[in-house]
Amino acid sequence: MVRSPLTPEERLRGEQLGHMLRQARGERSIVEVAAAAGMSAETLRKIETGRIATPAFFTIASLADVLGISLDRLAVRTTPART
Amino acid sequence: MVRSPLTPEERLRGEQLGHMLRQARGERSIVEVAAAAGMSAETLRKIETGRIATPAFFTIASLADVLGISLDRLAVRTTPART
DNA sequence: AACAATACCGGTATAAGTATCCCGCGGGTG
DNA sequence: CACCCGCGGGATACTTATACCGGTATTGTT
Repeated sequence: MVRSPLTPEERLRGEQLGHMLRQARGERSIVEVAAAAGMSAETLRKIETGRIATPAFFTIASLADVLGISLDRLAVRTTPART
Repeated sequence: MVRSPLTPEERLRGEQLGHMLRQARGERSIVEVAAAAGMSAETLRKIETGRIATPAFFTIASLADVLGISLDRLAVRTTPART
């Protein structure tokens, strides 16, 4: 197997991440934030709704920067097993 | 075109990110760190050498956690334009 | 010296996934 | 009506993440 499909847990992590980003966006429109982060509104919406489960690091970094939130804060709640 | 190829700048960001991760790894072997982060050694090596320019957020988050470094610190130097 | 083990490197191949655009639907507002 | 926003699905080029291969260098053992 060259790449196993995303597990339901990973999908869930994506949803949680999206939810946090959506909260951080607050009142601002998707269009505005997406433009500020240098991405299309379509993509941002899909990330927020969790349909993109494992977005690229720089994509999230740019978003976090625009939204003024910490990447560490986003990651804390998304750390998977850590057994 | 539905998705433009990665620009040289983006490739460069990937290399810088990889370099920082490699420094953070220090003495530990790739195999050990990769296992701790829940990824294959092949992938970690490619990230460190910059051959994976835009790795997934959770991949980097897990790595940063294992290496004990801040995601924000990684992102600071990698924020692109911010015009 | 010869051999084995460990660690890193670079290329190739491949399934799964991202990031983008396009289209239509519904709701609110001037 | 026209316009803008958000939502969701489909299509698609480009990329990730993985495994396998051989090659190089170092270290330790017999």
